[in-house]
Amino acid sequence: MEASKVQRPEFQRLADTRVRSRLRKQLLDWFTESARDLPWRRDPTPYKVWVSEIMCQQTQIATVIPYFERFIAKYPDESALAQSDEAELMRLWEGLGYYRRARSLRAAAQVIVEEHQGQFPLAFDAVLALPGIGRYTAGAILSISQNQRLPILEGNTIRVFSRWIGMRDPVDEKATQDVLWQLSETMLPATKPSQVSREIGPAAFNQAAMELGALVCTPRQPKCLLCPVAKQCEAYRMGWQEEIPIKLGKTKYESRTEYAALLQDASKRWLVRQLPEGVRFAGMWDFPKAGPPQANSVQHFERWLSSELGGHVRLGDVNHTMKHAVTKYRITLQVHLADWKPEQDSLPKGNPLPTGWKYCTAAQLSKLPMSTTGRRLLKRVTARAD
DNA sequence: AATACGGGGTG
DNA sequence: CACCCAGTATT
Repeated sequence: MEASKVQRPEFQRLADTRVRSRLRKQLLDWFTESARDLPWRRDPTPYKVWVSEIMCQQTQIATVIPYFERFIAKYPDESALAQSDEAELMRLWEGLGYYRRARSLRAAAQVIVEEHQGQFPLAFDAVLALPGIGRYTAGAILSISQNQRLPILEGNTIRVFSRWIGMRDPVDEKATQDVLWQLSETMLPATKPSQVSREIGPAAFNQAAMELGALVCTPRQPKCLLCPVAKQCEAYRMGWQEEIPIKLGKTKYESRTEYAALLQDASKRWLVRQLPEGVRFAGMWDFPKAGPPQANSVQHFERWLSSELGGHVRLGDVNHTMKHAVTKYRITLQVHLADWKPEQDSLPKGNPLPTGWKYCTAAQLSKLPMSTTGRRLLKRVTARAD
């Protein structure tokens, strides 16, 4: 029997081709009934699937939907994206987080225009070579848009697949990931494009597996009684569904205090700068801000800002305190009103600011990308001014 | 292998 | 508050 040629014992009963086949059918029947109506599912071109996949990375679907609609309206194809103004693109992306995604997207569009004649490449290696696209995203784009038989593995499917086979090894280890990638591929329906439609091929299977993870096979309190494939699920059989996937690395959160200064010129414009490459929020605009190791205290911050600008900056008392989180950091931002007395010598005439710094009105800032916290701060201070 | 990268949703 | 989310790139 074909099933005796087991790929991997870790697959448990899914090593049997008939069991896999039954699971696939039940999953796909469920998906036909239960699939959400997501905007990128209506016309799954490589471009739209690509944009949706990048936006969805580490981001909940509900958050993405309005961003996706605005994005496609403004940048309908690779060429439009390649020619986009970076600040406008970042402004559109504002609030989604992981801003490098937006910059990589634009860079990749330029590669597509220059090296692929403006047509999204359909070869796995070419897709993988694009900036911002890793193994998951390359497989997702080509399986979903082209029905290519390519496996995927991300947050949902790590959980779904590891439960299916009752995986007790920590899923953050490479060996475990390898098993799950292999399972992901083994589970895919056969690829005979002439016979297999997008409805029951790899396109549907990959989306169905993720959809199951999002709607049924959830991180906590999975809805096993509603699960179309519970009968094939080892975790459910053993009662392990709450503990799988097992993770070793626990996030260590770190509290951190950062400082910001509100500094206006005679025309009440705000002192801001565009963050340089290589730092957090690169390319976005922000008020003067620093934290450890630049500024371990408000006195350090005052000194740091003085040396940045030249002359002497004097900070007032804390004017706002804002809490926000950036990855593992839990940041308390202390905002101070500030005065700046430039060195006389540094101002030959007019008021040339040091490189990188600029005064902007609130209206100008409304067109520039800022971090969510920066935008919230601006809203607060302008609301007060009214 | 470990870390950086955002911000919001959820129990 | 801790964990999670259609991950990737860098160290």
